[in-house]
Amino acid sequence: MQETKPTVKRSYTTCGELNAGNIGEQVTLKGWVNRRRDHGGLIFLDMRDRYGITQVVINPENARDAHAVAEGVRGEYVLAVTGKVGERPEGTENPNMATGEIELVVSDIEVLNPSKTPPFYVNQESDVDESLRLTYRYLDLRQPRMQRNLRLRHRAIKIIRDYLDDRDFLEIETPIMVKSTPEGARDYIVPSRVFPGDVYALPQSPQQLKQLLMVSGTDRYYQIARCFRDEDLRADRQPEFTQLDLEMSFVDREDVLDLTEGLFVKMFSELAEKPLKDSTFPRLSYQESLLKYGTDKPDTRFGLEISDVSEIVASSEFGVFANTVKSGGVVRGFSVPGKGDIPRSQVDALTSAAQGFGAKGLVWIGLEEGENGLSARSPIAKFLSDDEVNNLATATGASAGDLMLFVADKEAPTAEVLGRLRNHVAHEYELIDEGSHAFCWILDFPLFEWDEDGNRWDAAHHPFTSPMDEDVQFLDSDPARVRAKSYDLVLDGFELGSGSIRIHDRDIQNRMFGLLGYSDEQVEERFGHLLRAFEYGAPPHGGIAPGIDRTVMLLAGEHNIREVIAFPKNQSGQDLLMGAPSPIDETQLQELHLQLDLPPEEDHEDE
RNA sequence: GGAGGCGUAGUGUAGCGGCCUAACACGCUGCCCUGUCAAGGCAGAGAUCGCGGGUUCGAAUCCCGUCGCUUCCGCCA
Repeated sequence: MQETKPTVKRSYTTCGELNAGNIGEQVTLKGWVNRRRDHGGLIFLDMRDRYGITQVVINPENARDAHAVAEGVRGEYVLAVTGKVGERPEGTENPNMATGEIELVVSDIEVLNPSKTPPFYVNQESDVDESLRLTYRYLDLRQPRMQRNLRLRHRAIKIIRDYLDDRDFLEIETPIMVKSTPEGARDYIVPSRVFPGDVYALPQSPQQLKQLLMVSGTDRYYQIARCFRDEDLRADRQPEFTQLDLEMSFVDREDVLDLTEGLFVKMFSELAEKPLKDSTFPRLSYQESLLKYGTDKPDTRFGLEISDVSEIVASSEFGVFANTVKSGGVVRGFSVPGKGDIPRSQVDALTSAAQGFGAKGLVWIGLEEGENGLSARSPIAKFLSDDEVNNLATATGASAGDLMLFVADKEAPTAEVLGRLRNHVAHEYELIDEGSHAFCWILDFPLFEWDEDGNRWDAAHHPFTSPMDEDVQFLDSDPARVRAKSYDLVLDGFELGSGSIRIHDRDIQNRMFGLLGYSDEQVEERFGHLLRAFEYGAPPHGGIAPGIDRTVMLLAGEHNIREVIAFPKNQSGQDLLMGAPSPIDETQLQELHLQLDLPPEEDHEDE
């Protein structure tokens, strides 16, 4: 891969561009010493930069001064080496190197900067403790894999910009210091010096601002937007992260889905190493996804689809099944091909995994050829009739030699347990098709979800999400039944982003707030600015906000978004390179009218 | 806030009650070496085994606590 663009002119040569066509040219390479091989006479240096590695050879017989310099050179020294591009002697070509046909025969070396011995290898892949990598992130980023990730991220964002520019979108920046709206995630707070006691908040997303841009007539907006949420971290979650935030006017759901799908197909066809499983993204309703995959972010690269077998076992002699169904619960399960004869130890491991996911128990049934169709090898075999065994097999798509796994409980925990068990089994038995990427859309989310703790309805997406037209009639009578015009984009089991068509009707918006239990004062305080804007001619609008970090992570084949963020934070939210967060001066506190009220220091010596 | 995993020279690992006066590889330092590309050869330096306590005649090893990192749950409109 030639990364250097032909139009780029430099006064020196990069370490990735020389080949047999340059033999005889006088050039200067600038870069880092990747490796040094000192033969006493000849010294070989591998020079590395972002573009590649080029071998440099120093011969004491025709470059005495350069040789003396090269003797003192070590790894990661920054050099300017000048010489003539030479054909490598017969038999010493290196077919593993892009520049392996040639070498630079050095006449002069200038040490631009020496380097201490790095705390970990820059010149080879190794599994170094991540906090060390983060502390010396600049060295970590020097490695080819990380350079590749940074470049991939750049390319992905470039494709986004070109694609949206072609479609009349304007890239518009929104403020980083905004108003705190205490709901959803915890805000990061910036105290005001000028207004004692008042604060700005960092945006959790530019949600309200992009809607205001729609009211402004901007029509099509996007932004590579930094978002901030003060919540605990995960492998795919950082306290600050980047979204492709976009919003369009005069659109319905189909328009947003089409536009987004086109963008991701383009991005993945140009950048991904693996093909898309489906170039048209399959669509699942939320209900369907929960039933078949036990989650609203299914990994559709593998089967193991879940089936509801409640009816089959409703009158089973196996009490747990029958009683669960009788009391309004469900029995669901899936089959694992070819695993009908796994040893008891593995079955036990699956059971304890399921229990770890919250299951009360796990019923397993190994299927064998029997006299009347299939027969069951299972602790509960004696409770199951031949008919029941065969019907369960049919329902889960299982046949002889397969393993069936069932969970019985109330619907929500059953779905969750099976969803997580499905992922677990797929990993355990390597059933995931790692050779492709699988996108899908999840549609028809409920508009509300019941908040057990607060004993009230909560917006499933956010309070500006429009209900489905045909469900508006249930807003007051049966909120649980109201579906939203919202959608999630899912890739390989990761939620890449969600979006919705927004409410532009003031009456429906007011009813939403009423249902969510906001008082007029709260509505005015939190959303007054937005609602006032909606009174001046708000166009129907909607959008979506896919996460850039997760997208690039999956493009890069990484398992952690920190690998595609130049300067990420560790799991405690610390920046180990700069040392943030850090204490602040008394002077700064005074200027901000702040006093500290710190928790008591744990002092072991006092005890 | 909770649960699991990990913590041994600069890095990655081994050792998992006494053969440990802690091993190996790479890296590092010095010397030798003119065709290597994970160069090679020789010599050497480098570790209070995360920290604290306990059990034991004896602890890197077992137990408890604690700290750090990480994965997951809670949390993430």
